[in-house]
Amino acid sequence: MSKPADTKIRNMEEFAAVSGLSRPTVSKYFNDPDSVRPSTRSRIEQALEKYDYRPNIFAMNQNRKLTKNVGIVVPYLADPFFAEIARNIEERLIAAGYRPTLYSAHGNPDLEMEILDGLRLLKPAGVLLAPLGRLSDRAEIEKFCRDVPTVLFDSNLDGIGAAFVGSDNRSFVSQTVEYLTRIGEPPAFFEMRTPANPNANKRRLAYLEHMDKLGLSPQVIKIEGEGWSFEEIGRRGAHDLFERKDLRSNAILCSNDRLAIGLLAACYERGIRVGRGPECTLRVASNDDHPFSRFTCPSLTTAAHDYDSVSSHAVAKLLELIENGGRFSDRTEDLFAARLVLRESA
Amino acid sequence: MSKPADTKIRNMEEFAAVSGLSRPTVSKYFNDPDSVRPSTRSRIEQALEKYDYRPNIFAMNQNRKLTKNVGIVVPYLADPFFAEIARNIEERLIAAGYRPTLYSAHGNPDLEMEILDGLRLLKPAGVLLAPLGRLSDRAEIEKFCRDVPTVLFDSNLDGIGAAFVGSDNRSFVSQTVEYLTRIGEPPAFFEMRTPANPNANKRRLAYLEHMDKLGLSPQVIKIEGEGWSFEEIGRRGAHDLFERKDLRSNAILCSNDRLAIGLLAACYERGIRVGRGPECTLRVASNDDHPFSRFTCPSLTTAAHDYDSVSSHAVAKLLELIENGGRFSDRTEDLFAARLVLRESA
DNA sequence: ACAAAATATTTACGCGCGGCAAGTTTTTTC
DNA sequence: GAAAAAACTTGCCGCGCGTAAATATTTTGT
Repeated sequence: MSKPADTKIRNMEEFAAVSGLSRPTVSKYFNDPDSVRPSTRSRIEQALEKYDYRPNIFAMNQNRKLTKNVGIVVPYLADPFFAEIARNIEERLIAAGYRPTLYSAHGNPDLEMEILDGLRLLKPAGVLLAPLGRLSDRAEIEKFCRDVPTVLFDSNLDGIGAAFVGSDNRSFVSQTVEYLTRIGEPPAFFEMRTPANPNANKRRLAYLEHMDKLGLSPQVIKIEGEGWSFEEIGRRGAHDLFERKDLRSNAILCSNDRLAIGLLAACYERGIRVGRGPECTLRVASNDDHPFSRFTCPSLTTAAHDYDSVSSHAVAKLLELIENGGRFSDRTEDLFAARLVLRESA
Repeated sequence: MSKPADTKIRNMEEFAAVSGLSRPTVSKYFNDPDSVRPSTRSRIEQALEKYDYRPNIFAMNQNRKLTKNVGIVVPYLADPFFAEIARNIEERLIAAGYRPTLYSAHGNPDLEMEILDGLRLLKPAGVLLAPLGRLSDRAEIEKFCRDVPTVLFDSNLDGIGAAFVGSDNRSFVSQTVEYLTRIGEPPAFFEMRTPANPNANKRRLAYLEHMDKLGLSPQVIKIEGEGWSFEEIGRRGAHDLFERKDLRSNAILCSNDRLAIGLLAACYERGIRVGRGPECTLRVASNDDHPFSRFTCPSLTTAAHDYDSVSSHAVAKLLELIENGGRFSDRTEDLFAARLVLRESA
């Protein structure tokens, strides 16, 4: 404990005094340690070790035009997929010297707007936003993006935000459809009737397109259900499907892993054997490589997001945007390809 | 759009002017709308509808001794259990007029301390902390709790924090053991050798105690593995266990659901039938009622946390603590009983 | 209608820092 | 070793609001 020096430092003035410098110099140091002479820098850092002073964050932010705050907004944090990607993004932002704050809209569009409104008050340097999608209030989010430098990720809203970084849904679906078709019957496509997320629509279109290209007749299964309890919706939908007996293939491609998790649970409940083996009557594949897809029964064959690329690129884009004064000359959409993860379900 | 009145309000001074009041009066209103006369209150709220002004949050926090900020710190947000409880807590705090901010230590003790250090700068009115547990830096956390009103939840650190709110591990284990024993053989207990979380220790002790009380001989299975990838650790540990063939019961009680998820995956991989049916050779029960436990194969019989009670009580305790000036005369530990959720695995 | 109590307003100061301008010192350059 | 450049100091203002004391106004009770 060499820290607690006798004198308590109350503000930058006092800290400047004990380090033998003037306040403006110390202020410069805190805004950019490299903007001062190496010798004075070491004097300050020596004093820092002795007196552990830290600038008042509220006073700093009050006077600076742009703070070091960055908001990360995801649609539904109880989905481990978003928790994982948020973790990844958080780390990178901290490493870049920013103060990320994580928010979840919990599937609620009103809450999504409240979060953005609250974020405004924090004068953030930038925001990384994964919008709810269909339910989002487009007009209000567009307004927000005009005021605050924002990069969208995961789920795109056409034309909104300075840039979009996400996954290439076509790459996801083409790989899974191609694989399933190569080793057996072409798959039916299993999705919610009114998906919350625009990625779902792109995946369906990619499926239809790909089937058409292969000269195969598609079957899209639309299940009922609202909200973010995808697993339960998938489970119920699967039971309905098997009840109706109108599945025209022995392979199913789920729009996303959470639906697949529910579908696999339904299969288990009905004694339907899923997998590649001779005793199996159904193959199931999906998209996302959800953290739990490794532990379904059977383990889930799925197209994996490139977590690292998406998160690092989203952060890079935001930092570029910030350095560029909050504007890009044109809006880019950067998509990353999927990686097919072969497991036991197909 | 009746909002955008011609004049842009820059600060409270200007807003006070357009509402025909003095700034201190308006300031009083924002700190407590009921502290001004109803007539002046309605004048302010009328002006608010016309000019949408909101006080600068940094200036407010700089001058207030205690802000309305509240930190919520969880050990591992990629675990949907914590995401769920955090969501619950967040909602209640917002309803109480606070500004919650969510942080995850991501299983890393250094990050846990960094978060608390960063929280200090925010002068939070209080903090709700679910510590990492065994890995936490007890001394540093204790220091933090001396400076900032803190209520621990989920995972207790003896004597640290103004209060603890969590679940009664004894109630969890007694219900599951009692149930398993009533309908079949008494269970073995399945856990990590060096659990990260103190609840695990309490559950093991409760298991031993309960078995002893029933005059039964316990078997504790300790599996290897470090970190927060509980599912994978459980899966590997289960395979090892079945390889060794020294399981002395046809029932297993897992320390927590995430281990159980891995164990069930291992059972599926080995063709071991789990459940109550005559064709089943193993029963599995667990603790936590993890959001995913409904969708395991078979669905998991488990002891459920009383999410609502724990989160609402934790928030209530914190608000009480704040109103009490940040100190309690003595530290309370409030535990909530489990609710047994019968599903297919046992 | 009047005094007492409750509530508003004015005035004045402070919070901790950013930022600017002018002057002084130190370092770099050739 | 002198001139130029860079870094530092001093002094001052501003940010937007909290807060306290003194004063003025309104409300309440009788």
